[in-house]
Amino acid sequence: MAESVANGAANRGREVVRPGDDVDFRPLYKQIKDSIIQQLIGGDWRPGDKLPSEFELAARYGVSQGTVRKALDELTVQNLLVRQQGRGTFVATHNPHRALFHFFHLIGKDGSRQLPSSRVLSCATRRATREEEERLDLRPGNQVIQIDRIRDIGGLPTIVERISLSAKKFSGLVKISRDGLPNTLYELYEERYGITIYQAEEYLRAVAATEREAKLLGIRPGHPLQEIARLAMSIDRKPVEWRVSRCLTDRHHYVSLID
Amino acid sequence: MAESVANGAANRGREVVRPGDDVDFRPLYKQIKDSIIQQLIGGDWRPGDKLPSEFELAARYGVSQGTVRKALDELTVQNLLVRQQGRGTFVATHNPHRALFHFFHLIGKDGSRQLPSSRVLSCATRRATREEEERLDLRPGNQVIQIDRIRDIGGLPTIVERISLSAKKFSGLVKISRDGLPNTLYELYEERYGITIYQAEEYLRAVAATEREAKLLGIRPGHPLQEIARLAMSIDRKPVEWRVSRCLTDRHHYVSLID
DNA sequence: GAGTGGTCTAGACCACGCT
DNA sequence: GCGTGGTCTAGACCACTCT
Repeated sequence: MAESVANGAANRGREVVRPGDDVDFRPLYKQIKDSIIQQLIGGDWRPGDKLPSEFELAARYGVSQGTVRKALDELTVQNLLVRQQGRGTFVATHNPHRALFHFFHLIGKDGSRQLPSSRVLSCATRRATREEEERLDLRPGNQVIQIDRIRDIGGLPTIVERISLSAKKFSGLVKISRDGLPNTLYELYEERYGITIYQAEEYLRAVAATEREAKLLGIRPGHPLQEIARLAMSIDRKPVEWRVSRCLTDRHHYVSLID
Repeated sequence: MAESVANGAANRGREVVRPGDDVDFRPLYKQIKDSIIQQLIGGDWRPGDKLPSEFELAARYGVSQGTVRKALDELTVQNLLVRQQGRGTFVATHNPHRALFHFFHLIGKDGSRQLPSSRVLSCATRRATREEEERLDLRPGNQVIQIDRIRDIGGLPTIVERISLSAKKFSGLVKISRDGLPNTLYELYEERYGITIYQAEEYLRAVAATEREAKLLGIRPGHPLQEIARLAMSIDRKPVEWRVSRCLTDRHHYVSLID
């Protein structure tokens, strides 16, 4: 099994550079990490897939098991992989638990955690705004898919949300949406489009509710709302989704853990 | 140097439990980690101190260097230690850079990062409220020190802040405050009271400015403000500071990085 | 040059999941 | 029982800092 077969994994594997090449030398485990990330980006391994065992990878890359382990450990810390003793190492997948604890930060004042349900108000294609072009790294004139929805927590309307996606990347989504969109869109991105959301940046500020938002949320215009603008990115750090949520924080608050 | 001398470090070190004791066995590196954390909590090693070398620690604990290394690596990831090749391993300290990038999350709309300056409005002792008792884990009737201040970014008043501290833990602070409080309080807690802020939870919501806040920030009452309530904790995860900041987010927003 | 952390190896044994 | 990841060891060599 140690031969340099001509598949992507093994080829990239044998590119590891040993010291003595001196300039630009990176530790072996970092090179292996990069190589694995490239294979995740390239789709050689998809969410849920089982990776080769540590010994198998060590043989492919021509290093010791400990070196592979260090690479895998760091990738596990970064939530790219999941390791299970006795079973193996797997590519991380999106699931409701991760959606709730990793990507959804509104919790009840009493500490209760609950994913909101969603009602889609509209889903259509239109020309991108300047802001969307910048956020999503689109060319002028490109199209976006805009999803408007309202989200309920505990049966009460709490969030008004607008989601923007590159129409090119997500072609066919408007049609799909006619049969209903799932509550957790990131699973859809992963399964239907092979795009895994891996990290995000959220920008928060306080705003006053517009007429439309007030009507949808059953409050008065001008009522303070928590705006959460999120740029979600894939493994290769390319922007995928721009989402602006305006949340009623009378019964909930946004939680951020430092350290 | 391998003898079991009777100082705290070595004693605790020799408590490591090997397998065979079976029940409740924890990996050696975890036990070493715990032991080091206990010594940080106990003040045996204080911020800025240099730890013994890996070999020295390995000898004290009676394990191999690699096992100590794994403990130190994890503590470094947790920001408790800082390692420098060629110099040694040090207990992490609070510094302006950490204050700005780790604990302060308001950034300009243009992406600029800047620590606000502070003007203390008042600093006095009073009886704790019910909320403070709960947050700071105080007994009924305990006293708190309340610091009110206003913080400017780019010369413009942006944040109205109220800080509550246990009067018992921070005795003498009111007197110190007469000579002026530093802008970054966490350095003060560390240097004068030996209390290191290690982690925090922030709760965010949108609120309407009160009369008082409006006057201080030069806005109209009812204007939406970003409330950031922070519970800051020491290494032993005991609550230390309760801080409620109300921020004008017309020129700034709060940033949260996911992953 | 001495001392420190950073990387890498080779091999041992254990704990767990599967079948 | 076999294959997997998890822990631990002992020792090698490198890179960096300080003196």
